[in-house]
Amino acid sequence: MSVREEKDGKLGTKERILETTERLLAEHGFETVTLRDITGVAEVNVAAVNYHFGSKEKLFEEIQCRYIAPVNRERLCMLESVTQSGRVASVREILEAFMRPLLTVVKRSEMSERLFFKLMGRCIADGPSGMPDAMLPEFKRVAEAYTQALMAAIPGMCAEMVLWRLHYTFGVMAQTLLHGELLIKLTHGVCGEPDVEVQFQNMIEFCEAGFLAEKGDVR
Amino acid sequence: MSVREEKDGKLGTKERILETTERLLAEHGFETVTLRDITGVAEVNVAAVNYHFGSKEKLFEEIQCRYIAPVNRERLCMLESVTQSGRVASVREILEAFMRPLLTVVKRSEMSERLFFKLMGRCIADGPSGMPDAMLPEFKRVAEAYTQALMAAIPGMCAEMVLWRLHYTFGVMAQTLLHGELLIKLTHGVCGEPDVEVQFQNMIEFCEAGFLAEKGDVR
DNA sequence: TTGCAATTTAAGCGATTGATTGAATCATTT
DNA sequence: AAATGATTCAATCAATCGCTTAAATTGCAA
Repeated sequence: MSVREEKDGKLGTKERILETTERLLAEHGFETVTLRDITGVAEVNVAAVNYHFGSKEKLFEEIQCRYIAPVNRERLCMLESVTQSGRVASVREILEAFMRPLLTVVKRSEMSERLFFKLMGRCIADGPSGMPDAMLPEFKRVAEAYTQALMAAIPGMCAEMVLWRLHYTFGVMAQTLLHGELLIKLTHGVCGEPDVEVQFQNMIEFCEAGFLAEKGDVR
Repeated sequence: MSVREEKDGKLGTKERILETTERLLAEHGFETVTLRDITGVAEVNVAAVNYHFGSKEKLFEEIQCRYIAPVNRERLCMLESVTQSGRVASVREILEAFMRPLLTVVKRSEMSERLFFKLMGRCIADGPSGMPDAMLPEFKRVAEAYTQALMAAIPGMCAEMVLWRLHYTFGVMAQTLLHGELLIKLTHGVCGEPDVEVQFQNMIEFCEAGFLAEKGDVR
C-alpha cells in the first residue's frame, strides 16, 4: 500500500496533522494557531505540512471544506425532501433542515461534538470572507434555496426581511456553537443537564418564533 | 498645556494611535493587527505605543474599555428606568434597553457607526474570554440584571431558558454588528435603503418573538 | 537663555513566523 | 540485494513579531 494508514493503532503523518489541526483550530481559532503548534502536538516535522498540503493556508482550507461541504450538501438534500413536488414547508421544517445537518455530519465523523461545533461556529462567525473560494458557490446556493423556501413559508414577507432573519439565525447558531459550552457550564444544574438535541430544539424554537414575528410599525 | 491636543488640525500622538487602532481593530480584528500596522498608518514611531500605553495588549484593552464600559453603564441605567419602583417591564422594553445603548454611545463618540458596530461586534463575538479582566464584573452585573428582569417579564420561564435566549440575542447582535454591512450591500435595493434605527427594530422584533416563544415538547 | 522633564526617534534586540533545502530514511518493486 | 520513488528529517532561510535602548528633539518653567 502506497498510502500509509493505521499500521498498529497509529495513524499516518497526514492523518495525524489533520486531526491535530482540527482540534487546535476549534480550540484557538484560525488566526492564532501556528505551524509549530500543530507539528509540535502532532509530533511531526514542520516540513511535513508543506509536503502533504502545500502550505498552511491550504491545510486550513482543506479542513474547512472537509466539514462545511457535507453540511451544505445535507442542507440542500433535507430542504428538498420537505419541499418535494412543490409542497410548501413550514418554517419549523425549514429550520430543522437547516440545523440538523450539523448533527448528522458530526455523528458521521470521528470528531467529538464539542470540537466539531466549535470549528463550525468559527467558520460561520468568520462569514463568507473567511471561506475558501471553492466553497462560496455552494454556500450561495444554500442561502438562495432557503431564502426561497422561507418566502414561500411566510406569505407576505419580503425577501429583504427573510434575508435579515436568516442572518439572525446564523448569529444564533454561531454564538451557540462557539460559546454554548461556556453557557452549559454556567447554567449547569439550574434546570438539569443540557442535551444536544434539546439545545437544537431551543434554537429552532427561538428562530421559528423570530421568523413568524409580525413586523411592527416603522416610525 | 502639557498634554498636546489638536494643534492646528492635527491630533497628538496618543490620540492618533487610539483612532488608528480603533479603525484597524474594527476592520481586521484583534488577532491580525500588528503594532507596525498601527504605527505605519498613524505615522508614529513604534516605540510611541509602548511609551503611551505600556504594551500592545494594554492599548487593546484600553480601547475595549473605552466603548464597552459606557455601553454597559447605559444598559444598566436604561434597565433601571423601565423597572423603576418594582414595575415589571415588557420583553420589548428590556430588549430596547439592552440594544439602544449601542446607538446612544456611538452617537456620543466620534467614531463612524460602521466602525463602531464592527468593533463592538468583535468584542461580543470574542465572548468573556476576550474581555479585559477589569470589565468582567460589570459584564456579569449586566447579565444578571437583565436575566432577572426577563424572568419577571416572562412568568413561568426558568432561569436556564432565559439565559439561553439571552445568549441567542447576543448572537443576533454580534452577527448583525459584524456582518450587517455585508448583508446591506447584498439586499441593497430589494426593499429600499436600510436605516440603522430600522435594523435595530428588526433585531428587537426577532428576539422579542424568540423570547416569547412557547417551549414545545421535548421528546 | 538655561535647565529639566516629556516626548520622539532610529536602530536593533531576541523570538517566532511560514517556508525551503538537501540529505537521510523508509517502503516497495525489480 | 539493488534500485527507485515516497517520505521524513535537521538545519536554515528571510521576514516579521513585540519590545527596548540610548540618543536626539521638543515643550515649558525658572
